[in-house]
Amino acid sequence: MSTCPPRTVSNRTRLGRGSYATDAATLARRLLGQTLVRVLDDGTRLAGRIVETEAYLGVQDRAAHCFGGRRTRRNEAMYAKPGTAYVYFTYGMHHCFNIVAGRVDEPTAVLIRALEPVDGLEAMRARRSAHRRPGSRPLRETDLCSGPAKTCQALGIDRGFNGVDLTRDAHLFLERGAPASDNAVQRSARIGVQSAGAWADRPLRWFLASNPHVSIRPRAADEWKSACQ
DNA sequence: ATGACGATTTACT
DNA sequence: GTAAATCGTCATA
Repeated sequence: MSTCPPRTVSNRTRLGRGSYATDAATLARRLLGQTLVRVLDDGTRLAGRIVETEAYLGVQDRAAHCFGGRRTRRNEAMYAKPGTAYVYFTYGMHHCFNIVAGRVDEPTAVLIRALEPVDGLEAMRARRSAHRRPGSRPLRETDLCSGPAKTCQALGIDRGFNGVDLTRDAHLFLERGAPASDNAVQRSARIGVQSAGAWADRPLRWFLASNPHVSIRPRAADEWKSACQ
């Protein structure tokens, strides 16, 4: 009996435009479990499972770079179409990687805060080590991508990727992974936005509760069970 | 031209 | 726990 292989859906399906064209909170939740892929110029594949995200909700969100409608050279990519990369430089030394959500001219985005490394761990370790002082303590696996700037170091994401289309780019994109189940997900307030008044307290951070690659454990008072989506 | 400020990380007490 | 590192960007003058 001839068995033409069934027309399988590849387990390495790139996420398309439709995956990103939703509100930032929904996207932040859905990105947990998806795979972020970086292909180096020499073809090396670096990849990790997304385990922590934050949503930035647009011009009304005091913690967002576009608060009040601010639109500058730096944050211009936030206004681009969904699936665009928004990469910014901060603290004079760090990069952070976001994925634009929503619609054109609606500046909402999801910050990728942590990955569970899957492919290319040694290359990640080399890149992370190069950003540290010589002779410092060896990096554990959980030191590779357990924060937004660490993730950018490990994957070699810098401002050169600002504005690229993640549905098309050859060197940076997302692949479909198993969605995270509700009982594995927790929410908390966002990290590092304490000056944003009432917006600082909103539970717009999503993470896999028991995953060791998550950047920071929230204070108990900030923990939310993810029952409400 | 100048000054204040980070969606962070690291090392150290 | 606290503090330093380090500089592009933007608002003000």
